[in-house]
Amino acid sequence: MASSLPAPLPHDDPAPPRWQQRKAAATRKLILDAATDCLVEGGYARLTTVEVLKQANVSRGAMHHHFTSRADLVSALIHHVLHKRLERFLSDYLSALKDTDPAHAIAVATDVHWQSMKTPEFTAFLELVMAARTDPELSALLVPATREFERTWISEVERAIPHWSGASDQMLLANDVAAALHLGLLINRPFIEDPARREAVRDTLVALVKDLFAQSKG
Amino acid sequence: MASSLPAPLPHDDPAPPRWQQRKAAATRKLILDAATDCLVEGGYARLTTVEVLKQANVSRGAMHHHFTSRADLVSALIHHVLHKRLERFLSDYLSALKDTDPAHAIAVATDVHWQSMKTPEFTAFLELVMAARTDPELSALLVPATREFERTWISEVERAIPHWSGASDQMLLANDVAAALHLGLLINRPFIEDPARREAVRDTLVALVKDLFAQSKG
DNA sequence: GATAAAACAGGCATTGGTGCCGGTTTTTCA
DNA sequence: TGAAAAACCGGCACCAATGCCTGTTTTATC
Repeated sequence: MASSLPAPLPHDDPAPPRWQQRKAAATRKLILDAATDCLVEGGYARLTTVEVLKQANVSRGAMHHHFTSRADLVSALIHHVLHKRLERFLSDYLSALKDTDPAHAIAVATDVHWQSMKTPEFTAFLELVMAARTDPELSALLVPATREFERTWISEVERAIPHWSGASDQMLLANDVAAALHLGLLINRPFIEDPARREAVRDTLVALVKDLFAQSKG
Repeated sequence: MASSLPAPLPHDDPAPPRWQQRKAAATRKLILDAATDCLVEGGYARLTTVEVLKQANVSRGAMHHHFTSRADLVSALIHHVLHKRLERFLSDYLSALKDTDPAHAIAVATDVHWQSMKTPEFTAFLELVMAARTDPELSALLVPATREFERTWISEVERAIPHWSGASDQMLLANDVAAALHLGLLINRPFIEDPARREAVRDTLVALVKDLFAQSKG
C-alpha cells in the first residue's frame, strides 16, 4: 500500500538529505496528536498505549520505538500540548487585535481568551493538570513546563498590548483573574443551566479588566 | 475480636429496635468515607473497589453486599460528598458570620467560601466533575445532583444574608463569580509561584463582590 | 552491493481491577 | 427455640493495560 506521507522517490529527488528523520518526526507528531485526541475524548484514564496506537493507526512496535514507556509518551505530550496551545492562542489573539477598534480591544482580547479554553489543546492540558495533582512524577514535569509557558505567554501579551506598558502588575493581575475565572466557569458550565448567568459572569470580568486598565492609566 | 462499633449487648439494652440497620448504615458510611479518601489521595483513577475496601478495612463480601458494582458505589458517593460539602460549608459559614462586624461580612463570607474549596469533600467532588466530562453515565447522575445542591446552597445563603434581599440577581451573580474564580484559582495554584499574586486575585474578588453589593443597595 | 542501523511489525507474560459466587456468622421474629 | 433473612467472608475467572521481546522491512554509509 502507498504511504500517504512523504514518498521515497529514489530517482527523482536530488537532495532529500535526512529522509528517515522526517519520517520519524511525522510519525511522532501523528502519535502525539492521537494522544491529544484520546485525552479529549476519554480523559487521562483512557490515555492508554493501545488506545493511542489505534487512534494513530500505527503498530505496537512503532509506538514502542518512539516512546519506550507510557511515561515517555506523557512527557512528550506535555510539551506538545503546551506548544500547540501557545501557538494557536497567539495566532488568534494577534489576528483578532489587528482589525479591532482599540476601544473594544479589552472585550475582544477577553473573548479570545475565553475561546482559547474551549480548544482541544486546553482540554487535554486540563486533563494533565488534574492528573498531576495525585501523580508526583507527572507534576514534576508539568509544573515547570507550565511555568515556562506562562512566562512566554505574559511576555508575548505584553508585546501585543503596549498600552499596558509600565503597569505590568495590573496586567499580570488582569491575566490571573481572567485565567482563574474562565477556567472555573468552564468547569462549572454543566451546572449553570441558564446561559444568561454564564454571560453575566463573563460581562463582569470584562468590566473588571477595563477597570484595572483605567486604574493603570489614571 | 471485639467490634469497635455498636456492641450487641443483648441483655442490657432494652429497646434498640433495629440494630442491623444501624450496623449496616455505619458500614456504609465507613465505606463511603474511605472512598472519599481514595478520591482525594489518588484521584478518580485510583478509586478502585480493592483500594476502597483496604482503606475501609472491610472484606470483599461486605463491599459487595452494600455496593454490588463500582457504579453503585460511585452513585452513592456523589450524594455523600455533596451532603458533606453542604453540611460543612453552612456550618462554617453561619458560625463565621455570627460574630463578625457586618462591615466585614462580605470579606469573611468570601474567605469562608475559599476555605471550603480546600476541603476533602470538594477535592473529591472536583475529581468526580472532571471524570464526568468523559463519562456520560457519571454525568447523568452528577449534573442533576449538583444542580439540586446549588439550589439548596443559594437558598441557604439567601437566608443567611438577608441584606441581599430583593437583589437576588446580584447575589446570584456574586456567587457565580466567586465560585468560578475560586475554582480556577485552586486549579492554577501550582503554576502561580508567588503567593502575593494569588492573594491579589482574591482581594480583587472581594472588592468586586462589595461593589456588586453596593450596586444592589444604591 | 554489503553491512549497519533506524523504523517498524506483532506477540506474550505479568499485573491489577471487576464481577460474581458458595459458604459462614449474626440478628430478627414467630 | 428454630428457621429465615440480613450482614459478612474470601476466593476465582475474566479482561484490559503495560512492558518487553524477537523478527522484518526500509534507509543510510562505505
